[in-house]
Amino acid sequence: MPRRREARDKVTIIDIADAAGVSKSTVSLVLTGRGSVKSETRERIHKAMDALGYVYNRGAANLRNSDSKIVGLVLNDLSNPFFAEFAIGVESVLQMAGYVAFMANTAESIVRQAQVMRMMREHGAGGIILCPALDTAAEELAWADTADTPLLVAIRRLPGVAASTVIPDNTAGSARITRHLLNLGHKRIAYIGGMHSMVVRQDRFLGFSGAMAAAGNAIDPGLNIESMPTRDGGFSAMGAALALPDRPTAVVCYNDVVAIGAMLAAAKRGLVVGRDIAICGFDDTSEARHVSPALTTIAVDAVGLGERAAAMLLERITNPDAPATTHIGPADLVIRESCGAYHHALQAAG
Amino acid sequence: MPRRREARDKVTIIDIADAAGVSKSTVSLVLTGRGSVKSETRERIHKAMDALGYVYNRGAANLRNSDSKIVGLVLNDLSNPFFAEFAIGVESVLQMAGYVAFMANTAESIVRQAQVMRMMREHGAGGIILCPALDTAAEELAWADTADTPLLVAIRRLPGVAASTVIPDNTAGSARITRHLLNLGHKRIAYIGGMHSMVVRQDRFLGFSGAMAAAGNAIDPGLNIESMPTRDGGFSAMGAALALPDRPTAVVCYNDVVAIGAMLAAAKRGLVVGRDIAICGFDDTSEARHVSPALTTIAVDAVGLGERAAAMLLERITNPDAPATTHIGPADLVIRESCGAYHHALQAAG
DNA sequence: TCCAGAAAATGGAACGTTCCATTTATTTCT
DNA sequence: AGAAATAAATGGAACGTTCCATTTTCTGGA
Repeated sequence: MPRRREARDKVTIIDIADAAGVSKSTVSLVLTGRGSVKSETRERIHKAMDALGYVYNRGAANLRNSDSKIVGLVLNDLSNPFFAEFAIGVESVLQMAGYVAFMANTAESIVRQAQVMRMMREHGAGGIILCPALDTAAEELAWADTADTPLLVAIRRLPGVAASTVIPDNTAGSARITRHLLNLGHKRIAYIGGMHSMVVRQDRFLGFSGAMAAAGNAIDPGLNIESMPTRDGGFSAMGAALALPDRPTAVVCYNDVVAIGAMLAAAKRGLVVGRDIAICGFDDTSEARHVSPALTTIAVDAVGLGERAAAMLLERITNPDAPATTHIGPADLVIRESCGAYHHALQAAG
Repeated sequence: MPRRREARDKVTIIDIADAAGVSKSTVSLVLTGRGSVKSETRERIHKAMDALGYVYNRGAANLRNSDSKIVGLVLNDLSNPFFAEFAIGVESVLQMAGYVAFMANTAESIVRQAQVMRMMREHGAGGIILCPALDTAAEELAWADTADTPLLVAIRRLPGVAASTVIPDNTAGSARITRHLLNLGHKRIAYIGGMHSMVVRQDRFLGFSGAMAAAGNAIDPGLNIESMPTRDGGFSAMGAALALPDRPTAVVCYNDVVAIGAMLAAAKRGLVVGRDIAICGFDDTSEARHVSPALTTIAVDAVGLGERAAAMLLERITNPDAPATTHIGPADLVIRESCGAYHHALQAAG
């Protein structure tokens, strides 16, 4: 098997210079487009480059001028479509700006998170976008204070960290969907899913309780049920809610995946979701649309948040002395079938 | 606002050396763990490192020894959960091996793909895993022949490219699910979704037609319907199939997302999927489980494929003269509700 | 106590770029 | 044609590390 593998050692700027009969400085000039070189020479150099299969060595270049055009993106859970969409948003604006993203998945492990962020900094990332793993401590991110690698925290805010932040309006969104249920006539409403140590849950619960209070509705502490923010978590939390002597007529869930688990639990007990009980989610992942009945939820525009995060980080990279800022994105109600708004409308009309 | 930002310029190995009262060579020794240094000195050096907030400069190091511990991962469609899962698999084995992934999403754009791969090579990626965008030409990947950056092509094979390959067994999987329909008594079976220019569709269609032929079943060319491999594509292709004078009783879809579109189209015409018509998919994405009725499909273990791809690439990086190899992963039938196997069983029993 | 050998530490060249200070070539003006 | 001005090209130091060849320091045995 005659495997062609001629140019074993990598070809450098100097090889190009020799081939084109100029000095390495001239080659550098055309590479960076900085000086002025005769177009004829430039052409000769380009020809030499692809004749020899030259590939630019950014590592070497960065050694001198250190603007690496790379940005780290650290995600806590890539298997959640929400974060995949967020990543797409980030990626698209980075790519547009000539940056490339170093992307990593921590799977909610803070040790992996630490490893990965170190690696990124070692590789010269110009900035890092972090969707923090559960239980990330502010101290772990202390380097962001001092270092010249700007940090942007996204989706889960991190109190006590000197970093720009991009999150959806969890509180307003949650209040909005709660009011929706209230308007449909519900009074006994449960809040399920998520652990109380999670800031995101705190924010969302705040919206829930605020809306309840504003409507003069008491919250039964027994209807505030924690669980892992997963489908299984939603399933068991809903089971607990339904086992109550005085069961709720509606439940607002921490997020879509919890809501889907909750729907399964309700269906298992013979309840028709959207008629016998109202269930709603948060995030508007694509699953929310496909599940049956389709899930009423809060849309937070994951892609848009990603784009915004990237833009804000880029801004801080080019202008390192700008202060850290916070962006809070919209959270809009999308009404589908799982809360029975349609049923309700029919009934009101008839 | 008193923003602390003392050590503006980055601290180097030499600063550490000074602080610890040794030479830079000694610091390098402890960094790489290569030579033998007194544990007392090592400790002193470590202390100096985190006192000064040192971060290792891999770019500089690679300049000398060029094993960069970075691998590129180029995905054609991150919004498809299948690829997100694949990425998770890749990432996990890379991370285990001390590598970090440079991940990028091409969104099926071959120009973005070219850009991104160039960037990765410029940044010194030791190898690249590519899930090629639609219409990727073999010539674009010519560098893989010559260069010292091994390439691994995944999910969509690329005829004529000198690269290792990891794909699921599309043909066998497709044959398997077709036989399932045949066993349920279907004879008029359509194949819908995907464009005929896609190798993956060719492979899957081959399995379909093989199984049909083996059962002595003719394929009506009118029942081979192309579409974009998206939900909308599936929707319209199914619409076309159902508009036929002699409509099929079962349809095998290019993949899950096409199948979900097809289910929507069938439901819209008042057909109950799984009773009036059988529909099946390919991939076993998480949506397949959640959709209603749950989708019968072919599971290809995206995470496993990713792990395998990463392992194979790593193998080629450490052993560059090993020949390119191909791995074909399993494709297993998972029976749910959308093909009416349950109905069928009841009927047979009763 | 001295020496051999091992252990520990060091200096300096190299890696592939950039960029400053120069030199060399080309144009323009009188 | 010659000088002045501009354009084009160059040499070499620097960036932060590694690693080879050395030198220095330590250890234990006679």
